[in-house]
Amino acid sequence: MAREIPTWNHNAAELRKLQSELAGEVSLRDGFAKPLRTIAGFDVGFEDEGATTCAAAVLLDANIREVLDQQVARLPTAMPYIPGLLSFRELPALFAALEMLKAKPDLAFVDGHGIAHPRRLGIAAHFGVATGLPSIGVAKKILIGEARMALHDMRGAFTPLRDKSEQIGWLLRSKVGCLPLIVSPGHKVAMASAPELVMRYVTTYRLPEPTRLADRIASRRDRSSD
DNA sequence: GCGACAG
DNA sequence: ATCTTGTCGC
Repeated sequence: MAREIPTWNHNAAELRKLQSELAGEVSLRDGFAKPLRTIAGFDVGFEDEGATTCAAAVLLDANIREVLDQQVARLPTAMPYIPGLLSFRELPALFAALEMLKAKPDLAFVDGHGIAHPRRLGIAAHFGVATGLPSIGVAKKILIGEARMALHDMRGAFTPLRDKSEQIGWLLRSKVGCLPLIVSPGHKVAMASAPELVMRYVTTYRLPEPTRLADRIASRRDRSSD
């Protein structure tokens, strides 16, 4: 299933080249079950001063948002964080968590960018191409690109994130008074579908439930209410 | 050359 | 990402 991820060989140039090749396999057309039955959120955290990579996967009923399963995978960290090469550092653990789930989701929300990336292959896009699963990137900060139009401070408002003249994602105001989320298609999801799909899972927090829950357990912040 | 830079 | 107290605003 999950295609092989190169190990850190200290050759960033090779990894960038691989990203460009894989970016050619990304589909920007909706290719998920409609209506959605299940959805899952993925995020990564670190322990032991960074020596251990902790990936969390939370599977939810796409309609009632009830948690159906949640898993955590811990692997020794094998690569440093390098802007633009995040997927090579976090994908191995994410794949392990995905395999642990009792069922594969119809759609995956991954913490990080989809195609809003220098070579159009952020971690969410890489995750989608490698697993074949439809995916969307939900990031908290811009890696590349800029918003040219103002974003209304209204829940659900969104405006294009562009690089040059190409649209690579959206700035989405998931919550009033909060910085916007950076949403971009990962794989098998159309640019125009991304904002609504993410808002469908936003409740009273800035992050949509799938990602918010995965973030909580991946970062050990689930002790108090779990 | 200089600044920017997901998590 | 992670380390952390107080503080601002609804």
